[in-house]
Amino acid sequence: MGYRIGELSKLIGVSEHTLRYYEKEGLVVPDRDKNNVRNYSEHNKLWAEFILHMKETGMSMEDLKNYTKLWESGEEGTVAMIDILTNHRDKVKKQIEIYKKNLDLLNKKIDFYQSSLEENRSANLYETFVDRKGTDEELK
Amino acid sequence: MGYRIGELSKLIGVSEHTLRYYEKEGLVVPDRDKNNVRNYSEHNKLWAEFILHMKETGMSMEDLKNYTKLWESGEEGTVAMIDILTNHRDKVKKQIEIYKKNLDLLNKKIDFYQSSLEENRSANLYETFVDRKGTDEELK
DNA sequence: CCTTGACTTAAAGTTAACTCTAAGTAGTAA
DNA sequence: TTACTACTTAGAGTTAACTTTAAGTCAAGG
Repeated sequence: MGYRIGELSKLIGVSEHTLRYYEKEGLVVPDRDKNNVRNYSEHNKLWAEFILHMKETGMSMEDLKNYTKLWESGEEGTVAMIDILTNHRDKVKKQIEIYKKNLDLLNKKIDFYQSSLEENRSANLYETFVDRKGTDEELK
Repeated sequence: MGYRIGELSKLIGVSEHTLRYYEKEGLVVPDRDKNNVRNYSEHNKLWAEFILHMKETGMSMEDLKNYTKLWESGEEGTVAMIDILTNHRDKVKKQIEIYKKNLDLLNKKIDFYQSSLEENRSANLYETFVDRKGTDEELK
């Protein structure tokens, strides 16, 4: 039961190097088997996945380390855990607003340049038409 | 007319160092006055602000450099500019989805730990009540 | 027996985007 | 005159989060 480092690495999509690095930093510390081989439990896997989700929204290693320590400390860490989570939630909310605002900006820019392309295309068609008229003779 | 580096720095919230760095990278290149002092035009300011907005959503210096060069090349760069913008827009859209997904996750976690706190508080109140009973005599 | 996958430590390298330092010069405003 | 703001080059330093390298050892499966 449990996963070896290579398995988990493939399952969750991070390198073995990174898993060892996370272990060194205290984020995901698996048990070892009799040969000292890392044995990642289901909990280890879930925890690693949670960490990756938090990283997707830019939570720092620092916060993740603190959070993990608090979790390990048991109930007495709960308030501080909630604190980290709510702080991060606020950041994520703000980020979403910023991203949305700039998505609008991008859409406007894209529209603008696409319209300018179309105007040019019309202009070019017109010019082509004019040119054709001028060189029409050759096409007869 | 125009802004000196210190003014613009304050107006748009980036350091003078950074403005000089952006100039070196070809992103925002102001004219100079007779004493070789940078004179940022209104256009320079708008361009800088646009760059900062794009950076807010993680556009790389690389893309911003290319984009700026294309803009400077005039109409012939328009198609490639649209390409950069639409690529980036897709990235931004994906990021928003990821952020939203993880905002949900954060909310669930926070709810979970808050409930666990409340359960504990109830439990503690009960224990307190029991304790009181035991030590009630002293209060008479 | 050989290959595969795992293990170790310690340290160096990578990347992006700044950020700062040094060491000096120069114009402008009070 | 003093203070302020700006200028220059060139290169070193910073930060986060990996990522890689070296140089080896070890155990199981086919």
